[in-house]
Amino acid sequence: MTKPPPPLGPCADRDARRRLSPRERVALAVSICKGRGVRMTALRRRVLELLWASDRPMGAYELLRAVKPGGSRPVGPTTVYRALAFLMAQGLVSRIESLNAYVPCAHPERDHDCLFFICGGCRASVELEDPRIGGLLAEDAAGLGFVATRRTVEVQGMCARCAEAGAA
Amino acid sequence: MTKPPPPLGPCADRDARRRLSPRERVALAVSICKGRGVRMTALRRRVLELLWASDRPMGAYELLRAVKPGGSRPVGPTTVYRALAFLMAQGLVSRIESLNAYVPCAHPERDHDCLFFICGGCRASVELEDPRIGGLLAEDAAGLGFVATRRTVEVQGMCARCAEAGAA
DNA sequence: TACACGATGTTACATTGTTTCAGTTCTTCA
DNA sequence: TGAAGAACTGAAACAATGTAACATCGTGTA
Repeated sequence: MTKPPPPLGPCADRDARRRLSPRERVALAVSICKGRGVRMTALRRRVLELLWASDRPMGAYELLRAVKPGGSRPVGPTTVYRALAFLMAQGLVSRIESLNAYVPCAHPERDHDCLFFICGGCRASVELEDPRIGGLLAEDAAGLGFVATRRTVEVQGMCARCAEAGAA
Repeated sequence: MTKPPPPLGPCADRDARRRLSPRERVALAVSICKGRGVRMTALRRRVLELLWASDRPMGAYELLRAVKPGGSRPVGPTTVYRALAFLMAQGLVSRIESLNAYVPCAHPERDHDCLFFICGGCRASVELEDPRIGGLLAEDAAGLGFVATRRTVEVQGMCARCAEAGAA
């Protein structure tokens, strides 16, 4: 109950972010795109880099502000939304609906079934895979004759670290 | 596969909306509030009535436009958002994050664990209870040391009726 | 090179949600 | 009953998020 969480920023994804560096993540994404014959352009890559560099979900306008400096001309919202749409279509980024924000996906190579635990304290989110939940949802959908295309599973609350800090 | 769905507007909640009329739903909500010692004011009641009268989730600004005619003075966004916040706190209304919209809750008397199936065709949503999913999420949360306060489970796709119409 | 197509830039706008402060109504309790 | 205090509502300005429409650029291919 009181074991200290790992030293990687609050609520960091223990599975994913530990094993590969952000740089490696992006490189993996690039090769995935190459393999699929789709274009990982500079802008799209920049957005993905920013997301991997962040320790929490980022809003589209936050990305907007972050994209331009360093680089170049001003960038409009449309541009960022288009990049995000591409990255989401490739499974490289997920949208967190309850935050209107975006996170890089830890396992873009698999067709994913992600759920997110979102900490109201530090604003970070943890991505998890639990195929059992997808199974139950598929079962419920079948019972309704519903044809599912996308799932949104988000749990709001407090991560271990923040809960502990709050209790102290 | 070709059995005609019930005549209550597309994707209507077969469980809930069938058994009680919107009027009865609101009456139930009123009595619940009375029992809890909280105030179901005219405005809050009006918002809830509008939600029950609709066959699909309604946005806050849609409610805003719908609230005033018939009645009285113009109403600002804050007013509607406050009413929605109250109704959500009482479990009488749920927010659908992926639509930025609101639906009346079919079983406000129980502490609920709802999931929503949202049809991209007719824009309706079906509410379902599946305690198994809450159980799995609780299990996953415990594994992370995460203290959950709220869950968002939404499945996007097509309802039986729309899928059939699309296939035809 | 020239064409086609996908990606980006630009502007304007639409939708959704919040902050702040003032005014009103309702409840409670002396 | 009537005043104090709490809860609720009104109003205006603003902030954040998302889209539409159209022009331009750039890359790959015939």
